[in-house]
Amino acid sequence: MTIRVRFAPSPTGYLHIGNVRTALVTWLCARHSNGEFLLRIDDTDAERSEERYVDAIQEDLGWLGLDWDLLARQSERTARYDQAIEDLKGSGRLYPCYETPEELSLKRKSALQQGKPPLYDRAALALSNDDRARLEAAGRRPHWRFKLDHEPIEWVDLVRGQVRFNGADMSDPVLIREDGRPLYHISSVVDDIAFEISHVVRGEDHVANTAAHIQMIEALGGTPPSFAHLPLLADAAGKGLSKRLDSLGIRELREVRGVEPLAIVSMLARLGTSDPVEPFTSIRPLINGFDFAKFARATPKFDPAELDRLNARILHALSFEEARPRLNALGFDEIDEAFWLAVRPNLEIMADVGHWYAIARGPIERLRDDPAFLDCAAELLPDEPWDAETWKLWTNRVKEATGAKGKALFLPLRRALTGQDHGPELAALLPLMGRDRAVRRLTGAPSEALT
RNA sequence: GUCCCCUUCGUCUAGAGGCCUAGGACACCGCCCUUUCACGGCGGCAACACGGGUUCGAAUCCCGUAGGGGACGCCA
Repeated sequence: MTIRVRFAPSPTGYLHIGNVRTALVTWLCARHSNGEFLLRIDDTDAERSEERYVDAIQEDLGWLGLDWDLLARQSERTARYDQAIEDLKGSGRLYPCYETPEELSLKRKSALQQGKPPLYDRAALALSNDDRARLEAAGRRPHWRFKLDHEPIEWVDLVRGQVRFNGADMSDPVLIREDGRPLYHISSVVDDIAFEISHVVRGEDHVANTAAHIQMIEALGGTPPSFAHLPLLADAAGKGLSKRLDSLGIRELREVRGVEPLAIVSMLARLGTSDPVEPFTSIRPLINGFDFAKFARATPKFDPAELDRLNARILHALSFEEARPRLNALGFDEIDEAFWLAVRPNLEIMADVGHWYAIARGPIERLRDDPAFLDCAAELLPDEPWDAETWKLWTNRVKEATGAKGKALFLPLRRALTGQDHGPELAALLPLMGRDRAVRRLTGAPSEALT
């Protein structure tokens, strides 16, 4: 059986961490089994959908390294939905309702007040032809509901195990709006059938929908796919990360936080699973090890601080070859392997490379705590050419000449040479600076400010 | 309010009656490496929400309590 899955965002905002997790897990499912991944833009809600988000979703998925084999837009597929609607009307599963949103809201409120679940009462089912004619004559247009069978609905969820619902405990879902436009339920179900989706992966906020969708799929002559409902993510405080909340947007993580795509992928592929969150410099092992059985049913907390640490660890593990595309993307074309290896252990985000590059090439704000000591050190600098041993040779000379050792020896040199208390191994960094620059920094020569 | 799901170290989790003096990963702490900081290596601390059952024996099964999440839209 061919595996075909879909990620179906609605372009009403940027992707956020919750969306991306669903996208990633869905994608891993496809790639793990050599299946196909469909990117379906659910843009049936014309009021809220925006073209720029359609572009942003594709750009962000691409940035994360998630490619798709197929792209579909629901706004271009309305003929399909119309056909399905006709079928359902013909089989009597769709019925017209004339309540206004205000009336429905009132009904819900009063049910709630009586301690009852706010289910639709199917009043419209009791309408006679005359009633409907009268309402239409008065200018009322109907919305249409799918008539659920009041019977048990069951499926074995790939994450949640055996799931049971009863049709009687659910409201008949509205499939067509008063303005005639199809709603999410019908368009999603029709497309899942049309594209022969084998596995539907989505958040557990959809479990009740799935129960209704199973009946709809069967009513349309389709066979329900497998379902996997992932627990929703919570924030570090345990508060649910609502998909409507724009917190932790992918744009924010990328542009403001400077997070690597692989950090997001590494974290999201493992969070809430029995596999440990580890730094990956390639997505391949995550594909290989993917299994729905590894997902737990509890709500995992997503901690941005953990993402930052993971990001740093991934950077520290990245070879120059692996880093090169990212360096180029950030405009650091002049950075070579020696420089990369020298500064890599000190990176928290990739953009820090620029910080250390500026420090290596100056100008910097010099910190000359002890000018006499530094002048002496400058005198003792070996002649070029310099290599990895130069630092040791030089600092030994300084130690002999001044008697300084340990921190008293190294910190003043570090501060004078880099203007920082912390930084990359100076044995590696010094040769990258060059003798002239080092001398100017040690002696405080005025020209340094201009280099 | 009703229904569904969840509750093991700070965090993500392993655990499907004796293999558990509860395992791993991250964090934290310590040590080592580095004649400095960081990186890296090694080690340590640390948990079965609570209360009742069932059983020779329960983290594992049952009931209840508390807490958390979700659903109940002419959004998706």
